[in-house]
Amino acid sequence: MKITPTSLPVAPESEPEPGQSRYGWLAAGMRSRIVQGEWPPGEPIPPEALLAKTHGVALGTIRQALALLVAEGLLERQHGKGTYVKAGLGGASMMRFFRFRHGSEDQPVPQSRILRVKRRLADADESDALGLPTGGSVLQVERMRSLHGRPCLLEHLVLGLPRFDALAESNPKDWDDLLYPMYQRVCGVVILRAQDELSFELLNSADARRLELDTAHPCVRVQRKAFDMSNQCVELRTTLGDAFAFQYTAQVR
Amino acid sequence: MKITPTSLPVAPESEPEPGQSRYGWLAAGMRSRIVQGEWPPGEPIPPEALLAKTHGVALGTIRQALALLVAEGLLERQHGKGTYVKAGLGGASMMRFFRFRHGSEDQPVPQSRILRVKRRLADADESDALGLPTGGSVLQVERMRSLHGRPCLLEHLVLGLPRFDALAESNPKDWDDLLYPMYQRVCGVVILRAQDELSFELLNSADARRLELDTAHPCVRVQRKAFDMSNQCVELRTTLGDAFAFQYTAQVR
DNA sequence: CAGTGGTCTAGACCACCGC
DNA sequence: CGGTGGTCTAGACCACTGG
Repeated sequence: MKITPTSLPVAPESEPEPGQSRYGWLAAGMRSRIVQGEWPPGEPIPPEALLAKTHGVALGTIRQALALLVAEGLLERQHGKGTYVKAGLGGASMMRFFRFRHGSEDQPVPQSRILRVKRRLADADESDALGLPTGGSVLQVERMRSLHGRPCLLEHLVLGLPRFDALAESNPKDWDDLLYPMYQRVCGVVILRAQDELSFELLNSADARRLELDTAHPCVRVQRKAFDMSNQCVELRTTLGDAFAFQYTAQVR
Repeated sequence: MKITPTSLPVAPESEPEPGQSRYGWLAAGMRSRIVQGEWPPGEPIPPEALLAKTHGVALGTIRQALALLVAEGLLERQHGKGTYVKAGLGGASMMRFFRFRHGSEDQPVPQSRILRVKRRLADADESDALGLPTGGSVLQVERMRSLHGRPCLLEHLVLGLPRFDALAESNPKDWDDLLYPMYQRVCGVVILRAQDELSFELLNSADARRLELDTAHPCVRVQRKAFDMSNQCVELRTTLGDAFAFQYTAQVR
């Protein structure tokens, strides 16, 4: 007696879990293909019609799945052209919020110099934010970002360590100026969303010296949590910079 | 002699402009019914099936229109129950646009005192931003916002004038602490989105005096453009506040 | 022009809610 | 149970893009 008498070319393991909508299942599959790099960032994915046929599903269903991924920020659709994998939150697009009034130039990517890299145990707040087990460890990074040879931003990073091992074992001299694309290339971590908290304070003497500013100079502190595709926070970042060279834009809904 | 011999309850002027999708048109109509109060906040709107029938359109089309309004935050759908007009559209939910955090955790609504209201011609930038004809006029408002009797925010507003005539003719003494709900009630203007630009500077003596701070005290400047349902900018707002009492949270995508 | 996504239809069946 | 929104189908035609 045949248990599965179907002779149709059904893809293996293509059983939507009960309680899971079909388009949700399809979206999950495509999400995974994006994460695994099978559909690389910036490249178009197969057209709707093909996807519908290969998955044995109606057009509308595929479109619902695609709509999900568009809402998540993974895909971008262009009428008449195709559906493209988003190039992620590139470091450059994150930096668009900072503007430094040196000369009248338009925000080139600041150069980066790694000051310190250290492996250490995570404290309670970090374990909580990064979803690490108690006793988990992190990679702590300090770096200075400069424009035209002048220091402008002092950054302090904390990265969860099972995930960023590949980075921890590499040479900081080889790191890129833009970290987020490097996270993706080296560790397969795609940053899709971030939450910034801005506040204002006066520089202490140590930070002031490194930024070549006076002690008690006004500065901006941006505390960022960066999230990956599964909405897990994977990076804690604190950035200090001259308040008078600062500008920030935000959408409110 | 009857001019409209039709016996069907067809809505007048129901011609989707060319270049406008049908569901976009339907959404506009329903949006207007919400704004006009025909579908009051917190109440359910007619079921999809009925809407589809009365508009002589397929179910899927109505659903697309509803999805638009849900995305705009005007509607809320509940499986098995109905589709509801979001409550608090005219309430404290507008506080989500108020992004400052002052020291303590909670966020009471600051009291508002109108300092000055003036009708004047718009300059070039304002005409451009607010979509006014050349030579158009605006309503300029200055107000102080206070928490627990202490001045904390100095605001400077510019409102396009054909649109806000009703406000211009009312008594500023009667204005609410929260302006956006009042815009809706008095002028039928619903603010759905805003864009903030933050920068830091030092207070001039006049502003410092009004904020009860020292001249050259560090302060934050938030320049906001607020947009209505048709994505037209209808308010320009500049807010000044003590930098040390400042905190701001933003999502980055 | 061919290929893509965008709109729209007219149904069907399922899942949830409250009575 | 009846009524609601949620999912899905199998088409059709339109609008945009590029060669």
